[in-house]
Amino acid sequence: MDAASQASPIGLKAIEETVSSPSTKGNEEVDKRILTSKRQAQNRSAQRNLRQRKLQHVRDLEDGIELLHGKQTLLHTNNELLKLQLEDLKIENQVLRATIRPTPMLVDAPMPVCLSRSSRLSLSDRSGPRTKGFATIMGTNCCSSPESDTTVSTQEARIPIPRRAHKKSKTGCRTCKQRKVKCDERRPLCLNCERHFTNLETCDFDELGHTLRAPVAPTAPRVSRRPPSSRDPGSSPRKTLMTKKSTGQPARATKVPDGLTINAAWQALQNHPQYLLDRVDVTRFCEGLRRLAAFNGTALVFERARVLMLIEESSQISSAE
DNA sequence: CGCCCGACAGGCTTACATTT
DNA sequence: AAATGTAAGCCTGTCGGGCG
Repeated sequence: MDAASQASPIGLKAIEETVSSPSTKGNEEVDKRILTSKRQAQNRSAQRNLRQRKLQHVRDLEDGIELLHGKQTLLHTNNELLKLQLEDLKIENQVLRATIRPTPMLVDAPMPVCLSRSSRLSLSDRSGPRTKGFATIMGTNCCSSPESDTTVSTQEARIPIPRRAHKKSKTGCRTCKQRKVKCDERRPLCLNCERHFTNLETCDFDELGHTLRAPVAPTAPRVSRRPPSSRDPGSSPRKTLMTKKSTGQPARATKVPDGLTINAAWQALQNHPQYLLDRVDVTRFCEGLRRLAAFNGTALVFERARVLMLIEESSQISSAE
């Protein structure tokens, strides 16, 4: 077919030259052939384009799905972070309530649930920078660049898609077999026949099954000894690609050895000797902590060793400055 | 006239049963 | 397990017809 289409331009040229001579019966035929050939070429390219567009459309939709998956994951993670931040603020609030020195003005007055930053700073001279720094750990900064995180590798080079793997039907109707189209085996009327023959009520199913070969001695049903090969549907390149794309797992769980929760990490900081000597730059620590954060599927976790190392680093930088 | 679409035919690949 | 045979059905060019 390709050969024909490739050869057609040359053929056309030759034909056009002959057409310029006085019209005869033969020339009419040539004329007709030219039209047919042009029509064929037109149709061929139109159909090719159409199918290409169709394919592209499907790919675009698939890419869209993938992108949405990514965004969903990000939103989920952000939500978890906000929950943790809320928890942290609750704890902090409790700590402040517990440690606040009762003043005549506040003894009976109920503590507001949310203290403003300035009021909190005024409550405790130590909690100032620490509170501020910690509060920004899970602040909006950590989620500020969703695009960079969700960028899906849509720019991957498009490789030619191999022929789609398929499961063979065993009892398809005769019409489908004849038309060489996939039969959905629906009874009494398959989908293809329903579409094509509006007044048909039942398909012609071959009850003998798909094989016309002489049956072997009736024994127990054969179990295929064929091992799963690379040609099996489940392992076809396209299928693999699809399953890879749509794992359905919204957030990738990260395994963190000896993982600390956010509260534990905070505790670790508070118990650290450097911190007790007030040598830790809490803001730097918080920024570092953000980078260490890993999502284990349910909550954020931080590797203990790294957290400790981070405290050391933060204190070194702090003391150096 | 060009484009699009559905249907079709037939080549070709693949899945699967059977044999060696 | 490998080789072989065969049915299923994917893929693509072609055709007829509708539409702007």
